Amino acid sequence: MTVRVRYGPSPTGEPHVGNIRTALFDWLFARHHGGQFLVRIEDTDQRRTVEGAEERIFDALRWLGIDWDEGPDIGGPYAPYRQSQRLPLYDEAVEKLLADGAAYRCACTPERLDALRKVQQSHKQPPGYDGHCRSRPLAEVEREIAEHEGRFVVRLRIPEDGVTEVVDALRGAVSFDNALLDDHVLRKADGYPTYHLASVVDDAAMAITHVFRGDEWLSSAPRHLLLYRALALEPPVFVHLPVILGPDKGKLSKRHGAVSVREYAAQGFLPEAMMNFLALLGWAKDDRTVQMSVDEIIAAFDIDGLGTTSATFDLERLTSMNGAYIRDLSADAFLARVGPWLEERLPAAVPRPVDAGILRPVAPLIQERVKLLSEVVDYTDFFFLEGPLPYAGESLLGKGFRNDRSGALAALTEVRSVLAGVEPWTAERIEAALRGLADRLELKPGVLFTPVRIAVTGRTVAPPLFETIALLGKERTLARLQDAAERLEQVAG
RNA sequence: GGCCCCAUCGUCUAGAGGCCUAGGACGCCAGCCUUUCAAGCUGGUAGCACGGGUUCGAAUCCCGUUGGGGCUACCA
Repeated sequence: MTVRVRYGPSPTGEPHVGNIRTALFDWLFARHHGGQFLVRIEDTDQRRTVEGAEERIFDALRWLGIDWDEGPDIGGPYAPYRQSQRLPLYDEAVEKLLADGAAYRCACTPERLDALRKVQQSHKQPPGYDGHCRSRPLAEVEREIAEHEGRFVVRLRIPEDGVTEVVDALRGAVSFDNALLDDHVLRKADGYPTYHLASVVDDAAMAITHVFRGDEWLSSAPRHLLLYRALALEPPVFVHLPVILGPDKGKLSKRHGAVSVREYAAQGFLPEAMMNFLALLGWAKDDRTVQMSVDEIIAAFDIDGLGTTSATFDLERLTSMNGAYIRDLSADAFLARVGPWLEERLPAAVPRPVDAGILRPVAPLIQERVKLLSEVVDYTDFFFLEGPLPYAGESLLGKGFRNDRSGALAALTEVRSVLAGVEPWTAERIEAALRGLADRLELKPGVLFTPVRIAVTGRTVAPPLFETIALLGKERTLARLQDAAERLEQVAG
């Protein structure tokens, strides 16, 4: 039997990392088993459906490198792949259930239900539908439905006693007492199915073999199982995944930083790093493997590697992995990835299009320093800028020259004249010249190099100095040293 | 409140009765390297929630306690 797995997002907003992680597991499982992975849009709540959310879900999947074999955008043998377009199928199931007496129409109004809930709460009774319409005479229910302009819901008739046993692939058999389950709604008054009905009908219709979903569904799994039975359908294998928690052990939310995949992309995370990180949130290949290519993950991924405990989203670990992925990029790939960031974030004064290629000589030096692609801009903007750099003159008086303006000025002037004589203009020659100068001035190299770095890059943190100066060229370097000296003159000494 | 799930270093995890004086990774600390920042290398810190059983032997099995999470909607 071919493995068929589905990802069923609700188009209600920006795709959440927890949600996308489920999609990733779906996809990895399907790919590992050579099966099919499909996307099915679960838009059964008209009020919550958000315009454009569907496309954002696709974007998030594509960004991560997840592809699908069937879906609303590409069709497939089980089309349509949007639940709002499959209403007749749910109606058909409802008619069958009604005819069999496995379900019943309910005329109770939301107001009555609210009141019921309040009473139950005040009496410390377990909340839930009281079965008001379950046993009333049909004629009476129908008359009431007519009074409500034909509005009614359909509820599943849950057995009054007995136990329903759900088998979860991760936890084994879990038993639920039927008496504690209420007759939940299958079809709402607006004619749309609830998740319970739609997912059961569609998973069966689409020949889904394995259902991966969040832990929060485990409690309703017995309802689904009962529905499968009532419909005489074969249930899939259920895999309830532990949720992803925020750093405070609560639900992952905006308070903890980014929760949508798009935001991570916008911060300079690499999709392959994100995928690796997400895969490791609740799954492990063995006791030591951390960094894996997509193919390696697919080859190793299976249910037996999944855990049962909820994992905390650790941004530091993600960031560290991202740095490792960036360092592993080839020089060309790094340059190609960095291009768009320079284009977008470099000051407007830099002419476009930006040529990331001019970074080529120093790219490896930068590559091993950044953990996010976005950081590249801070490490390289001075290569692209012409004219005075944006920094404060006071910063030239670092720890070495604190309260010693004339010392710093003298040093910079010396540096300038020494560098003026360097020929050829190579990192090696520049280094020799500057080290020789530090010696002559009886300054520790770090003391001399710090103001030079700021003068030349405008920053206290920068790529290695000599290579930087070499790439900058003699003319620009000398001009910047000159500019730094002038700024020092103006600093109150 | 009721029902259900979960419980190994701060974090992600390995561990399916003896291989565990519990392994790896991130983080953190120290050292080396060093022009800043990284990277790299070396070493270190830190954990089986608690209490009972079962067993010759338990992180691993059972029960309880505690803690965390979920569900309890005409949302998914």
